[in-house]
Formats: sequence, C-alpha cells, structure tokens
Amino acid sequence: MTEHMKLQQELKLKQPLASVNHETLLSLVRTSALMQKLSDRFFSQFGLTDVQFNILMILKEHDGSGLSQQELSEHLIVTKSNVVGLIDRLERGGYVKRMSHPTDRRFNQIVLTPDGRKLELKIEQSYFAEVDKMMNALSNPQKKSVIQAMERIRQYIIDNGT
Amino acid sequence: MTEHMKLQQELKLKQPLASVNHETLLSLVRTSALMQKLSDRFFSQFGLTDVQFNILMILKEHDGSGLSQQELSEHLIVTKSNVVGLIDRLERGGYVKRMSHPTDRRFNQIVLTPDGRKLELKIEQSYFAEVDKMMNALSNPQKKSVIQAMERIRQYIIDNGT
DNA sequence: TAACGATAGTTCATATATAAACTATGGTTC
DNA sequence: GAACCATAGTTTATATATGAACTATCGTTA
Repeated sequence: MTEHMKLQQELKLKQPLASVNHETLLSLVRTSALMQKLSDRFFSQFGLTDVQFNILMILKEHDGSGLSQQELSEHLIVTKSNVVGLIDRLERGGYVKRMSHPTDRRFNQIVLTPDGRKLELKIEQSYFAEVDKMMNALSNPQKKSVIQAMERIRQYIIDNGT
Repeated sequence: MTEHMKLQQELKLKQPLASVNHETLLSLVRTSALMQKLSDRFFSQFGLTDVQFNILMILKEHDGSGLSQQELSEHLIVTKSNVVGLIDRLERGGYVKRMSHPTDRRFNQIVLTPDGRKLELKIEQSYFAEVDKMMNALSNPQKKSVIQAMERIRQYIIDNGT
C-alpha cells in the first residue's frame, strides 16, 4: 500500500497505477532519470558531463592503442555520428587526441592525453565512493536481485530485436 | 559467475567489475538506456517520441482544465525551458493547444486537441501490451523487489539534495 | 500608487542523441 | 586495373535537455 502511494505521488498521478507491470517500468524509468541528474551534478564539479567521464574511463581501460570512434560508439551504445561531437568537445578540452591508424587511414585512434589520464584518476576515487554511498541504500540480496532482474529485461530487449 | 560475465561482455570490459555496487549501478544504467531505445522505436511508428506520448498521457489524465507548462515540467522532471520546445512541436503537430488562463495571463493552459486525444487512445492499448510483454520477463516477486529497490534509491537521491 | 519581488514563459548557447546523406578509404571480383 | 561493395568518419536537420538571462504579469508593501 505505502510503496504504491510513493511513486503515485512522485508522478502526481490522480489514480493509482493500474498494473504492477506499469508500476515496475515507471519506477525504473523514474529512478534512472533521477540517477542521471545526480550524476550530471556530480561530474559538473569537474567540468565534465557523465558521458564524457564514461569515455575517459573506457579509454583508460584501453590505454596504449586506444579505440576507434566506431568501437567507442559500440561501448556507449550510441551512433557513430554522436561520437564525432563527443570527441570534438573532449579534444577541445585537451583530454583526448585523434591519432591516425598506422596502416588503415579510415580509422581515428582515440587516446587519452596526459591531462585526460590525470583528470580520470582524480575523479575516479570520489566517483566510486559516491556509487558505494548510493548503492548501499540496497541490501546485498537486493543488489543481486536487481542485477538478475535487469539482466532478464535486457535479454528480452535483445531477443526482441535491437 | 555467469551473470557477472553477461554484463561484463555487454560493456566490453577487459576486467570483471570490481564491486557489486558498481555492477548494480551499471546494470541499471545499461538496462534503462536499452529500454529507452526500444521505447523510441515503438513510438516512432506513430510519429511521436516517448516524451511526446508521455505528455499526451499526462494531459489526458488532466483533461478539462489542462496543465500549465510549469506543472508539466514538474511532472516530467525537466526544466521549464525544455517544455517550451516540447509544446511547440506538439502544437505544430496539432496534438495540443496553448490556451490562456481565464484570470492570470502569465499561464498557458495546455490542453489536448481532439486529434491529440484520439492519437493517445489509439497508442495506449498497444503501449500497455508492450509494457506487459517486457515486464513479464520478471516474476511477480522480482517485480516487487525491483519496485522496492528503486524506491530506496530514489529515497537516497532525494535525501541527498535534489 | 510606485517600488519590489515572485512567478510563468521565452530565448540563447551548449551538450547529447538520432537518421540520412555524404566523403574517403580499403577490399574483392571480374 | 576498373567496378563494386563495405567500412570509418563527417555533416546536416531535428529532438531532447540544461542554465542563464530576459520579458511580462501578478502581488505585496511601503
């Protein structure tokens, strides 16, 4: 009862939600939207967006050879046209560089600059601390349960044509 | 073990995820991103975006007097500047109308047009059918567990300053 | 009533995101 | 080798989203 009222109030609905299915979906959508906003506020302290930090983290994991824009778009599940602008802005900020591939001139190899690597390391610590703080709102069994549930939903989405 | 491999592969990570907390967060973020894309594809059949349908649904619930742009921005948790463009495009499509408030000329009362109401009703059926199909990937206890977990996370976010 | 402050909506610059059309390059096949 | 196809990246038009600065209107208060 009480937990039903909660979401209904947050969404300013006049009527209670008709189905548990819809309630589950809306609670996921609502929560991830709020997480997104919290994340944006956190990273803006460092002059970055959350997507930009995500790119720095991915590039740090592939330090050395870097990644192509195509590969980055697959990591981020966004289109390659989106990646163009993302890298433009990070390059303008001096955090990444477009290097040319040694043998195939179609590729840009995106690599961290020393500044980019330094910034990533600086943010990483407090990022993981924030993640811990937020996720410790859940018990360990709850975390396991969420992970499994999300996996089932992704499986459904993949099976139904992504 | 297996369920850990899954997300790690999807995110193309070289190393397993260090903490359950981070894994929980990433599985939420990843899943809602995929849900968002599925939703976009679904609504594009009808020439709408998911946000636009959401607005039509909200307005349908407040049929009669409508809602101000300010109230809409609170329902959607977006800024009022965003709402300007959203209503511009829906108005251009002929689905909503800006009416003037009878006594306070600062307000726009946003109401559905007959076309908007008709479109909402047409989409609603298949929308709820899709929601049921996707969410039935979860068992009933799993749905309850997700709803509770999301509520705890939102509570944390609200307590830590939204 | 004139001044001040709050509220509703708009505009502008910017970031993220897509689809479609384009360029440049690399392979394959005839 | 020329024609053809696939791949990588870019550009353009458009939608969503924010924060800051702006206009118009409404209340309050001095």
